Amino acid sequence: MPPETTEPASMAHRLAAAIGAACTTSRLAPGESLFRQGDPARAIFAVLSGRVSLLRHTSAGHRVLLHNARPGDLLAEAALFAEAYHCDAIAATAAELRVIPTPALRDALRRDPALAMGLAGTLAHQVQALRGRLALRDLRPARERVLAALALLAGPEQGVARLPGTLMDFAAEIGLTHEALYRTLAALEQAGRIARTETGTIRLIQSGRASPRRPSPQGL
Amino acid sequence: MPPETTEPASMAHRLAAAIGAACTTSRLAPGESLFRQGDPARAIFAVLSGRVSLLRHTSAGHRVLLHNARPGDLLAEAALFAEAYHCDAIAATAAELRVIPTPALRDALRRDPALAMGLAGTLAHQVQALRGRLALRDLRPARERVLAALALLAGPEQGVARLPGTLMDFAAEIGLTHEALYRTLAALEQAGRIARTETGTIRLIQSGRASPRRPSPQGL
DNA sequence: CGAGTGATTGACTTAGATCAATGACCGTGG
DNA sequence: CCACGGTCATTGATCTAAGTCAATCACTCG
Repeated sequence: MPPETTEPASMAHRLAAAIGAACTTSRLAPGESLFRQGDPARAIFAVLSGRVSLLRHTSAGHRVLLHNARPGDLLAEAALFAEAYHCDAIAATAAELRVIPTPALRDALRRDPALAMGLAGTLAHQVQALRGRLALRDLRPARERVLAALALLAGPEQGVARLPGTLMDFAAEIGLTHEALYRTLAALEQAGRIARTETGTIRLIQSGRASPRRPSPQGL
Repeated sequence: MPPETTEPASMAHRLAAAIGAACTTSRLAPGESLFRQGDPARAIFAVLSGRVSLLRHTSAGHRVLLHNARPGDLLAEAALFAEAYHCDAIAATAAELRVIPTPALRDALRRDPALAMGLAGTLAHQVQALRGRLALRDLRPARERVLAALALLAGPEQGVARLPGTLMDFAAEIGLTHEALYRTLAALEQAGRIARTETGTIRLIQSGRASPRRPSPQGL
C-alpha cells in the first residue's frame, strides 16, 4: 500500500468543495514550515498526505508538540477565528496539503449554515476525543492505560485494535516511553490479556469477566 | 463573594438568547444526575452555577472523569451532533443550568450562520486549549509542568497567576497529586522562581533570563 | 465546639523514565 | 547483490521523580 495517503475526511472535502476555485494545493519538503506562530492567519489546511507537526514554544523557550496532523486531518481550524496562528506548523515528512483561505471559507460558512454546522460537529467530536485522551492520561498504572487505549482503538465491539502508526507513536500518544509500552505489552501478553499476531494488530482478550470480588487470580 | 456564580460565557448567552422561549432552567442537587451515557441527546446545557462532572465508564468498569464543567461552560455540545450522550453528567455540587433543547438549537443555527460560526469558534478554541493541556502533561519533571501551567494562567504578560479553584483542583488539572504540587510549589518558592502572597495567587519571577548557552547557574 | 476540607510536610516505596545493548528489517547506493 | 546506516522492536539494569500513606495545622460551617 502507498505509505501515507488517505482521502481527506469528509469535512475537509466539504470545505474544499464549498470554496472551489479559491482552494489551492501546497507541497512541503520534510522540515519545511507551513506557518509560524504569530503569522497572520490567512488559511486553514487539510492534510492530503504526509504528516505535519504543530509546535508551540513556551515562554521558557521549550518546544512543545501540540499535534501531529495526518492525512484527512484539518489543520489550524482556529485560524478561522483568530488574527494569527498560535503555533508553528512544520512538515514532519514530505506532505501535501489543500490550502483553504480563511476569507473565502468564512464567506462559504456564512452562506451555507449546513456547512457551518458540519464544521461545528467535527470540532465537537474533536473536543470529545481530546477529553478522552486527556482522561486516559490519568489512568495508572501503565497496564490500565494501555488496556483502555487499546479498547478505545478496538471500538466498542471489543475485538482487535489496529494501531494507526508504530508502537513508538502509540507510546507517545498515550504518554509513555516506548520502553515502558513494550514492557507493558509483554506483561499483558504473558498475563493472557492480549495477543499479538501480525505487527500493528493486537487482540484484546476478556479477562474472564472482571468480577468485583476477587483480589487476584493466583499468588499475590 | 458568592461562592460559585458567574455570568455565562458569551456563547452560552448567545445560544440561549437565540432560542429564547424554548430554553428552560434546571436545578440539580449534589450527586444528582443530569443525563446518563446512552440517553437520547435532547438538549445541551450551560452551567450557570455549581459544578457538573462528566464521567465515562470504560469497558473495564472504571469510572473516568472527562471534564468538570464550571459556571459559564457549555455542556455536552457534542449532543447536537449525536443521537445519544456519550457520557454521564452528575452534579458535583448543587448546580443550576440552562437547558437548550437540541432541535430548537439546530433550527436556530441553521437560521443564523453567524451563530453557527460563533459556536464553531468556541469549539475551535476548546480544541486549542485541550491540545495545550494535553501537551502540558508531557512536560517533566513536575517543576517544568507547574511553571508552564502557571505561565499559561498568568497569560502572556507573564505576571501573576490567579488560580480559578483550589490547589487540589489545580493539581488534578495538571496531572499531579496535590502533595507533589505542594512540594513543587515550595521548591519553586525556595528557588525564588515564584512568590505567593494571598492564597490562590502566585507571582512568577523571571529566572534572570533563560539564556540558551549556560548549562547551570551554579554548582553541578 | 466538632466535623469536614484544604494546605502542608515527612517518610517510604515504586512505577516508570533513563541509559544501554541487541536483533530484525528496510531501503539505498556502490 | 551486499554492506551499511537508519528506524523499530525488545529486553536488561539502574535510578529517581513522584505516588502513597500518614500526621498536623488552619479554617470554615453548621
